[in-house]
Order: sequence, then structure tokens, then C-alpha cells
Amino acid sequence: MSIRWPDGTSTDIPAGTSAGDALRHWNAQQTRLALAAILDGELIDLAHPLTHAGVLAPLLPDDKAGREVLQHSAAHLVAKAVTELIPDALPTDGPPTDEGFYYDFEMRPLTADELPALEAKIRETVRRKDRFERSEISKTEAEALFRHNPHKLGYIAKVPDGRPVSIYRTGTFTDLCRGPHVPDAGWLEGIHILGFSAVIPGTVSSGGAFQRVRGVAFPTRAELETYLKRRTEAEARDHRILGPRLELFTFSDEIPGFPFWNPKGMIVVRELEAFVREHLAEAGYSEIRTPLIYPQSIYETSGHWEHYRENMFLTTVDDRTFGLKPMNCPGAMLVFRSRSRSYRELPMRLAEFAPLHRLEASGTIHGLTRAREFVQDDAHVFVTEEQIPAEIRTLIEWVQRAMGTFHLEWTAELSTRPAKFLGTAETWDRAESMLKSVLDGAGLKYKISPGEGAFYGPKIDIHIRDSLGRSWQCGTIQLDYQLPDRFGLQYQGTDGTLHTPVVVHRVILGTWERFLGVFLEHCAGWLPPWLAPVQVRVLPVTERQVPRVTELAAEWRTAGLRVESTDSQDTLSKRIREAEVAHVPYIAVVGDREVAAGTVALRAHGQKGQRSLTPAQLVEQLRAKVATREYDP
RNA sequence: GCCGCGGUGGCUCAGUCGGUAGAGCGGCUCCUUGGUAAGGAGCAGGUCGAGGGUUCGAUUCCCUCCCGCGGCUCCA
Repeated sequence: MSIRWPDGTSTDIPAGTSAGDALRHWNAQQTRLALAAILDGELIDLAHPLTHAGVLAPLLPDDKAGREVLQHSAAHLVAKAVTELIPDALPTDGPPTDEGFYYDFEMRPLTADELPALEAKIRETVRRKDRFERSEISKTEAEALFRHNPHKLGYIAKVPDGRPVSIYRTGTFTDLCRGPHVPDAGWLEGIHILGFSAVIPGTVSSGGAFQRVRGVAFPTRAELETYLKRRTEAEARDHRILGPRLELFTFSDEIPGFPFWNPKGMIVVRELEAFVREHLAEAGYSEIRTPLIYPQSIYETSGHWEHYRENMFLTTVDDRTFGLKPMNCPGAMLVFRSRSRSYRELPMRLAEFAPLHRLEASGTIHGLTRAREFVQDDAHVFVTEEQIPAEIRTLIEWVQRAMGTFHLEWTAELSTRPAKFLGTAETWDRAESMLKSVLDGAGLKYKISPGEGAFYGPKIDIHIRDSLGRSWQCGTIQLDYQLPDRFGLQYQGTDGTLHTPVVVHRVILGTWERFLGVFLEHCAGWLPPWLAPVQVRVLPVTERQVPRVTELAAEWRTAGLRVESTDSQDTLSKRIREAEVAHVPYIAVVGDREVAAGTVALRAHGQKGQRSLTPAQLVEQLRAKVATREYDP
């Protein structure tokens, strides 16, 4: 029978030849690393016997599907080790993930001292190169085989009657599995357990928490080492370490989740605010300031009392219950409602940068990226339905521009109508297709999350990733058809009758806190000159130049630069090092030569060597970079 | 909130098989006047996360709580 290869050629192969042998026959060199095969678009094991003509291609570890086969095979080894060590453990599911893989078990909690034994078991299987052996059995046979495991029985029940069920045996361990898998455990030399934790059961319900063992796998030990090294380097960028070290912010054990912005961090926040405010002015926004605390009645109107109460900081005064606002919406609604409005005022764009408080669950707090108090670059835009597309388009452009300024990679996600929603399905459909067409029009690739929309309207979320690849939601653009109605907002239209506006809730950067947390990791603490709390540090070579340095520092400060100077107690090298460790982008050195020439020797981060320039040139160049918000010094 | 792990000067860490603690960096003072990532010396700084229990005696063992870290859930 004739097998066609990816290069377009074909070969006559005897029926019954395994996919692996066939591939080797075609091109032993190119298929050396193949861990599975693709037959007519379908993934198969290398051991799979070919029974009919078709197109056959190798599946390599670098392919997305190949990577998943590798990770998923690794998950089987973990399940094998766990069940050998703890026979009561019931394997549930073990899929590949973005980073690696995990396997969930219904079992008593694992402890850290069991980890070495687990790892030893896995290494043993790898060393023995246990084969992944596939077989197909009937549903009835499968039900008998997995009779002790309700989770597996659940999966079997979903298979249509009459269809065979495939199982994979690896040594003593047998798992229900679609496959394919790598040929044997020897392919998983670079397998590594990342950790374990309790997880809350998802679709399979059984009461208590499951145990999840997470890991990552590579074909070789060397690739694992590279990965672990990269991970260690990424950990060194952790904003929770960098922030306090650079004196940007701190936390106190007395009040977890509440950032303390130190003087240097406050400069960064103010610059971010200035960046956002500059655009607000261009885009026709006005800024408001409304109370931080509201009585229960307001939250009953807004719906927060019903939907968000357990996440709010509440207090009682004179027998009335008040809550710190978790969102800015109520204030904006009340400003809109404070007098009658005309269609001529729409779109009405009200921005507010107020501290918000959310009582986040204790286990979820995470430095700046998940705090209990934060400030959003928030605004509420009151529009007519016809005005929505143009407004959203402007916002998307804004996101693109802002993310470009910070050199951040980002992804967009469209969340659609949830099971429980307010309003009519037609309104939702219209809003969703409108958001889609704006995203398409902007040429953006985006993910659709069905049913993930807020109960009051669909939304577009903007995600960015931290140094360890964790994804954080920053910007969000949400359509709201409910809040204006709940607050009884109205405007007089051209027809002279009263209409209810639609509200667009929108943040671009998200919050100063989360955005800066992620961005600090992105730039490894080397903030661009326009954000750097100290832009220049001036160092005298010896005591003799101290007066000149003092003079320069004053001059530059007057010119609007953020400058620090040092005396000459330590050696020059030592002071250069201190400035580098403090992540100051520009270091200006002044010795006798510079005093005589009326120059400074400038060392800029990321550039080799120094260059000589006059103080006026430095001011001019740095101002230009700040004005255009250039990323690199 | 759930599971696991951790908490020793500002930071990074050593140590005590139960007899109340050390280093380096940082800080301060002095010496050094040095040309692009650590010059030298001295000094100060710790109720060993908090509370309770066991003990003649607890930083060390046990319990509870607090905080942190990883993950889950939720979210900007």
C-alpha cells in the first residue's frame, strides 16, 4: 500500500508495518526525534500498524501536539508512581498544560517528605524504559477494569456504546487514555515534579479536595537543566523582591495585601498617572472624585450587595452599614444622575483614580499583582448604543499604544453571555457581535471565552504575563446595560423623550499596582528613563569635584531631571556598582578632566562604555527621551 | 478560604541531637582621594514570627494563631 510523506513523495509499504518503522524507512535522520506520528491528520503511536494507504508525518517534540504528547506521557509516569506508592490514590485526569502537565488524584494529602520517593519511582521507570502499550477493549471490559475508580467510570460512561475504549499500560500501571504516547518511558529523561497542592474538584464531584501533582517534561536531562536555569533567573525578577530592594514599595505583616508606596515608588505611580491623564485629556475625558465609602442602600441599587458583599470591607456606624467601594461605578452613576442630561453630552466620559478595597481571599494575595487595595485607571463612558463601536475602537487603539510604550506582549479575550445573565438574549447577541467586529477590524487575534462574561454584559479583557509566565488580567472593556437602568439614568434624546444610556466600564493599564508588578518583572527592575525614580546619579571621582557635582545636581534638578549625587567616601568602582544595583539608568562621573573640559562622563544602562558630553546636552537628550517616553536609556 | 512547605539582625543565610545565637552584605564612625560593578578598620544592631504547653531550663519538642511561598478557586 502507498504511504505519502510530508515532502510529497510516496513509498510502497507492506501492510502491518508500524508507523515508526515506516517513518524510519522514509527518512531516518528527520524522524529520529519523532515521538509519535500523524496519519491522515490523526495522532497515532509509533507502534501503530499501518493498515491502509494514507499520508504519514512524524510528530516531533517541538510541535505543539508533540509537546503535549510528551507532557501527557509524563503525567502517566506520575500517576504510575503515585499509585505504586499510595495504592488508595484514585487517578482522575492528567492533561498537558501551558507550562507542563499535572495529574489529579482523589486521595489523602501528600506531604513533602513523600516527594523523594515519588521522584525515585519515576526515575526508575524512566531508566527501565517501560513501554507505553496500547490496547483496545470493550466498554464492559473497561468498566470491569476500572470498577474501583468512579472518575474513570465517569469518563467511560461518556464513550458512545459499541465504541471500543483505549487503554495504555506502562509497567504495572494501566490508564484509560486516548493517546498517543511516546514509545517508552526512556523518552522522558527530563521529567521533573514542580510541586503538588490541593485543588477544588471541577466537573467530577466527590466532596473533598483533590491532590494535584504538577510537573514538566523534556526529552533530555540537558533540556530540563536549561529550563530550570531559566526559571531560577525568572524568579530573580520577582517584583516582590525587586520592589522593596529598589525602595519602590513595601508590605507590612500587620496588614497583608496593602501596598505601602515608598517615595521612589510614588514617583513611578505619579508618572504612570501622568501618562494616562495625558491621554484622557486628548480623548475627551473628565475626571471626578467621589466618596470611598457608601451605605448599603447604594450597593443594593448597584447590585454589589447581592453579588459582591463577601468581597467587601464593611463597617457599621450609627446602626447603618457602610462598605468601602470595591469599584468606582456607583460614584460615576451618581454624578451622571446629579442633574438631567442631554444626548448632546454623550459620550460622557468620567474617569476616576480612587483607591479601591476588595477583601481578597487570604491565599490569593500576591504582592502587587493581587492586593486588597489598589487604584485603577478607571473610567465610565455613558453612550448611546450607536456610539458603542467607535468608543470601543478608540479604546482598543489606546490599549495597543499603551502596551507598545511598555514593550509588553498582551492577549485579548472576549467573554460572552454567561448562563445567568440580565437583559435580553438579543441585546447580548448584538453587543457580542459588535465587540467581535471591532476586534476583527483592529486585526487582533483574540480568544473567546464562552459564558465568561459579567452578568450585566460582555467584555474584552487584556492579559499580560509575569516573569514566570503567569497570566494577569489588566485592562478590561465591559459593556453594561444594567447599571444605568438600576440607577435610573436617563438622557433626553433628539426626539425629546427620555432614554437610558449604556455604560462602558473600562480600564487600560488595569491598576497601578498590578500593572507595575508585572512591568517590573518584564523590565527586570530597569524602568525606562521616564519612569525611573532616579534618572541620573552624579559621582565625583575625588573630593575635589564634590562642589562641581553639587552644582550639577542642582542645575539638573531645576531642569526637571530626577538626580541623586554621592560624596566620595567609597571608591569610584564601588559607587558605580551601587548605582547599577540601584538600577539608575544614567551614571554621570565628574573628575578633574571633566571639570576642566566642562563635561561629564556618562554611562547609560544597556550601552557599552561611556561618552563625554556637556551638562546641557545631557539635559536635552534625557528630556527628549522622557517626552517621547522611550523605552531604552 | 483549601492542600503542602517555610519564618534566626534591614537583606542573604549558618547554628543550637533542649543550656537564651554567628557570618557576609547593608548601616554608622574613622582611615584611604580612588577613573567606571565590592579599598581597609572599628562599632551598633537579634524578646530566633506571636501566644500557650511539656521541661529545672525552649530559638530548638508539641499545640494554636499570624505572616510568607507554590498551587487551586476567584479576580484588576
